[in-house]
Amino acid sequence: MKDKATFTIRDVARRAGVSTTTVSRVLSNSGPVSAEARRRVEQAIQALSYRPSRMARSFRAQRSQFIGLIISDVENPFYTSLVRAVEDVAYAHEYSLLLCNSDEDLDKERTYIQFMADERVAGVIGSPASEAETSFAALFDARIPVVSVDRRSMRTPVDTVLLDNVAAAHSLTQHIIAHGHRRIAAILPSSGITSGRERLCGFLQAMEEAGIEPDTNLVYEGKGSEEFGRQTTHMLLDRSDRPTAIFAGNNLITLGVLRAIQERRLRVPDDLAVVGLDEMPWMSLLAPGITVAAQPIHEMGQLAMQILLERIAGDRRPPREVKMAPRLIIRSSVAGRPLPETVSFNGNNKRR
Amino acid sequence: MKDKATFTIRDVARRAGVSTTTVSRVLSNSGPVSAEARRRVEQAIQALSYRPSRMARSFRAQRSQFIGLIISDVENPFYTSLVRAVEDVAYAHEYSLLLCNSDEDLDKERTYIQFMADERVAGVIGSPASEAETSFAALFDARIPVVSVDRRSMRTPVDTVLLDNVAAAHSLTQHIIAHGHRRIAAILPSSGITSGRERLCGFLQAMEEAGIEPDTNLVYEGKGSEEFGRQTTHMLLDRSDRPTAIFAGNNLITLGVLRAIQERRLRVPDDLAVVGLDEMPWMSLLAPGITVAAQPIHEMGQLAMQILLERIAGDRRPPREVKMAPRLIIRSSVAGRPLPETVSFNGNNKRR
DNA sequence: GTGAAAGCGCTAACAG
DNA sequence: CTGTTAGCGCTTTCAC
Repeated sequence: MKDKATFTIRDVARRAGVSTTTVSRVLSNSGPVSAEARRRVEQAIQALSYRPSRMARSFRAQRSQFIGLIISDVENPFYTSLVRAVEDVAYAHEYSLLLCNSDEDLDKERTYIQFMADERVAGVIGSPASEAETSFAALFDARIPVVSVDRRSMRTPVDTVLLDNVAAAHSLTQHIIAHGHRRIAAILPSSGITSGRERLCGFLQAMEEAGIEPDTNLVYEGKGSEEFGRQTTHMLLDRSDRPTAIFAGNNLITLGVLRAIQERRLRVPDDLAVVGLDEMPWMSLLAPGITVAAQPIHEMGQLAMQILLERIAGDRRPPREVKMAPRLIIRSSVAGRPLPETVSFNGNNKRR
Repeated sequence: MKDKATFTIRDVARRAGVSTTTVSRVLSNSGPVSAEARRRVEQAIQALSYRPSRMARSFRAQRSQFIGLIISDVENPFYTSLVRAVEDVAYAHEYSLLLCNSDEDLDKERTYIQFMADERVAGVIGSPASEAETSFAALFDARIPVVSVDRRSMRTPVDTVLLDNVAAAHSLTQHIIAHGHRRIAAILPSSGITSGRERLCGFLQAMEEAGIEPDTNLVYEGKGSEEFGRQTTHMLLDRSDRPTAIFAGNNLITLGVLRAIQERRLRVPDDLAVVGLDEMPWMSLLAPGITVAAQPIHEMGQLAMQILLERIAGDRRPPREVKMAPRLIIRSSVAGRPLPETVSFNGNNKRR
């Protein structure tokens, strides 16, 4: 039993004195095999510690057992959790994960999408870098099912799992307004992606409902990175008419906002109120705690993977979209301002 | 140009009026091809938007273009960063990443190792769940190179990239001692893994150098999880002779320690000094800041992947081990203690 | 400079 | 119940 690098199904067949067909049958437990033959095959497998080549199997089946996961960055805790959730479901169904970071770069993303097609993966879960420009056509052509998470893809209709962004932004904004703030800034991810666009929408909607004319100088859209959040906050705080509250439109932006506040030695909520969209695991350690809308990330990842599994299994129904409800976690980053009921002069109106 | 699902090399050959051999030659840019033939092949490729099947290629080569990454959990920020670093280097060299979470479970880990072998991946980067028990033999037999990161694997000698754990724990402990603490607790990952064992060693060494007899009731080893850190801290703080300082042996444990401290409304460093091994991206936001020893995670991941690439390229030198230097980040979680030289009457003893 | 043919390891008709 | 055979898409001798 020297260690010949690897044994093949033929080695097993030879040793068991049967054909490869028979071996294949016992391996996949399909087709008829006599007890005797099975025994001998199993024994041969044992003896050689034979393991079928997954590569050959995939090749033969013209479909691999991989799920492609294309996200912007694993280091973003949101995606980290998403990856984990997807992975758990995937491995439970004998699929493994091919991980790609697009870094929000359309070229990179295109490359990876093409790569998944070239690889004939079983399915792809992706978070499109752009609502309008990302195209899953290459996968579509190769009949590889796709599920979009966190963001929509307009060019190719696919199953989509995302947060109810409007509701999340809306309730967060309402929360700020309820504490008497009127000069409220919003720092948001680009509206080229679903989350950015919808969160802006929810923000604006809440402002309007409260009869507050949003100051366009207080609304910023950008890369959705920590650095963007940080710089924008600094810019905002440099103004003579600074906002009294900031709505941070995603987890990284929130991080940047907090960083800037720290750099300026400002206190939350006394000097500035802050709310963020998306919770991060360590946030409860912060003092004061930051009020956020949390996303059910694990559920989203699991669901996305389950839908993908159904598609792989042949589900042909039209694509559906699932919107998950956010969960508001109220902490003390806005409480500072005492009054629920403020009088407001100037033409318009009461807070809600 | 209807969308036949996928074209093969034969379709291209037929359309270009050449043999598959020629097509293959222009694809891989090997062997002699006349300018004319090349032109026609390229044109056919274009026309059909043909893309070679990576599956077939891998199968033919009997080696895939995948790098297996077996870590305990992507959601642990340390591994998240490691994944990212490995991925960047991998993709730059046309490899993609197969991600597996072992959850520190030996069975799961064994399964994944076998899986990587079955998949004939090009190489594996892993962080062994156990120094003594994890075996890469299956990969060894399949001649698949392995690089171990963060932890050693004793059963199979492989290239290893890890932190100088002893130095890190030692300097952290020294830092605490320098501030006058003598009742110092250590909460560490299991000594079944390299990091746990070596960090304990560094801790003990520093204590000994300072002439402090470590109280064995203050040294705990366990799962290395946040929950372990949290519960152990509570237990420690329940004692009548509580420690005045805690050394948290990894990032999750640090998180747990801080959580427990928060739950008890204790103040750092006044009520308790804390140091942690391993930095996390958000730690600088904490007030007070926690003094930690940071690991050069990205460098570790990149290096591991580079070493792996050399092995894949055929490097046959004996396995080497690279130990990376930690970087001490001194913040204010220990500073509270004013004096390097405290008097201690031992019958009882004042708190800090 | 070019192509025919064999074969990577496996599975699935199909025939016995 | 079992084996023979063909072939998945690609690369690579080896002739020409």
